[in-house]
Amino acid sequence: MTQKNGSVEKVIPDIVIHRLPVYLRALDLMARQGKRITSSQELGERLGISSAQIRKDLSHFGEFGKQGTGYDVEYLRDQLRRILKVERVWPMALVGAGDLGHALANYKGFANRGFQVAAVFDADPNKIGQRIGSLVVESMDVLTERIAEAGIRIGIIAVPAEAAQDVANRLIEGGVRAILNYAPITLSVPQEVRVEYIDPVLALQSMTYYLEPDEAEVPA
Amino acid sequence: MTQKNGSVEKVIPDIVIHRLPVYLRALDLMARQGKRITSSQELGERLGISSAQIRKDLSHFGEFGKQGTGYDVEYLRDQLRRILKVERVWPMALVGAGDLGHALANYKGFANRGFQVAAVFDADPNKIGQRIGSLVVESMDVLTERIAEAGIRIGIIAVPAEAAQDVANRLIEGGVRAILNYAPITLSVPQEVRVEYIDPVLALQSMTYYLEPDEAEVPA
DNA sequence: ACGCGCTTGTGCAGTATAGCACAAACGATA
DNA sequence: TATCGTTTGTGCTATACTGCACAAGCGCGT
Repeated sequence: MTQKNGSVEKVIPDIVIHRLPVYLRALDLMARQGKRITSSQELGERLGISSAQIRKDLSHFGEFGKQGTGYDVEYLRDQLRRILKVERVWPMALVGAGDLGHALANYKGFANRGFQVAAVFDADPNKIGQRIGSLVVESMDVLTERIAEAGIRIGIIAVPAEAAQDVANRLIEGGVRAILNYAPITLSVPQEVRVEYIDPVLALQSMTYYLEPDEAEVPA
Repeated sequence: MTQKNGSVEKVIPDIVIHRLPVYLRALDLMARQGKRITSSQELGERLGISSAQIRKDLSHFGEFGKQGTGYDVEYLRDQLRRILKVERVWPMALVGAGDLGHALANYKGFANRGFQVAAVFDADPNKIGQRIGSLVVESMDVLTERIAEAGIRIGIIAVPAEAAQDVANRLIEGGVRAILNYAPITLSVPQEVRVEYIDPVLALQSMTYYLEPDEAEVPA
């Protein structure tokens, strides 16, 4: 009733979507290694995921394998690229030209996986005009307008926590619909905007829970 | 029957453990803002998590709130620090002195959240001996021995994918039991070793799935 | 001292996720 | 062509996770 069209397109669980890039990364590697065929079992062993899980995840999108044989590595890779919409290259706006911003702007791993830093912004007048690779750092004041005219849909936030929400607001105003947030703070955004968080401290703290505290450490 | 001792200590779901640092981060912020009391509802609204979820997560570890009032911000923060074992400062070994390694070594956000980069290693002879802040880059050849003698339990991998598995093996041999891996590859480790992965491309690719590809992009 | 408004902690029910296990199908071999 | 070993895609079952809803408890105001 509340469906927009009659076809019953089942919504795919977000957790499945998050595993697809992991599969894609493994297939990329296999393809580079010259491997032509693989199986859900082999993939699963490499990734620490059950073979059934992998088959079921893929089955949401079609039938990509062949019984008795397995999957053609390049074909499945291309299908995943298509599903994830990374056969193209997405331009991204990077905000923050500190150490992290520099590392991201210079990162070689984006290009062949569907992404490209297309513009860099910073609030610090001393950093504006500075070159990072082939890019020039621009003022935060022109951020919204610049990304709107460039049609940029993805933003990366690499600024201190205090500035992050404001940056997010400006990105969204300029048309960004996906944000990768490195600032250690939960952002408030409209529901049509996706946010992924990267905070190394969160990752570390969830591991220390499991560590034996049997060594003497420097007290805080 | 298969329990080691008679007491029934229920295992806490890993997904719960992963939310605790998020709560801690929010409480840290509230404390800095001078807020003394909060509630599961307020916390939930800030974080986009249901209040029941937060209460149930916390209830695994004890009763920290007061009916009718809520939670004392500093008290709950301290309890979470204790649970996550971050009232101390954990020394970490950083491997890889490239752009990312530099950004991590200089990162100011570790210190007051329980972590500290205590040593930096790299394979490149040109980088060995180079200073990063107060640290000197050391050779990979001494990695295992150095971290063993320093009692370091946490390693950060910031090297190219090809080198990551070898680095992981050496870290583990030296006694590391928790690895934060920035290299875009799934590591193979013994089950007593924890690994958390940070790959911005994975995060980005799981968002592009949801983006409308209605703009013209540069073809790959 | 009592009642009211609020918030916690939790039993239970609902929903989501994972994994088993097998029919179907493919390629290789004879 | 028939048989065998293998691997997919999936119905079904089991497990895990989430959220509702409420009794119990706390503090404040009268």
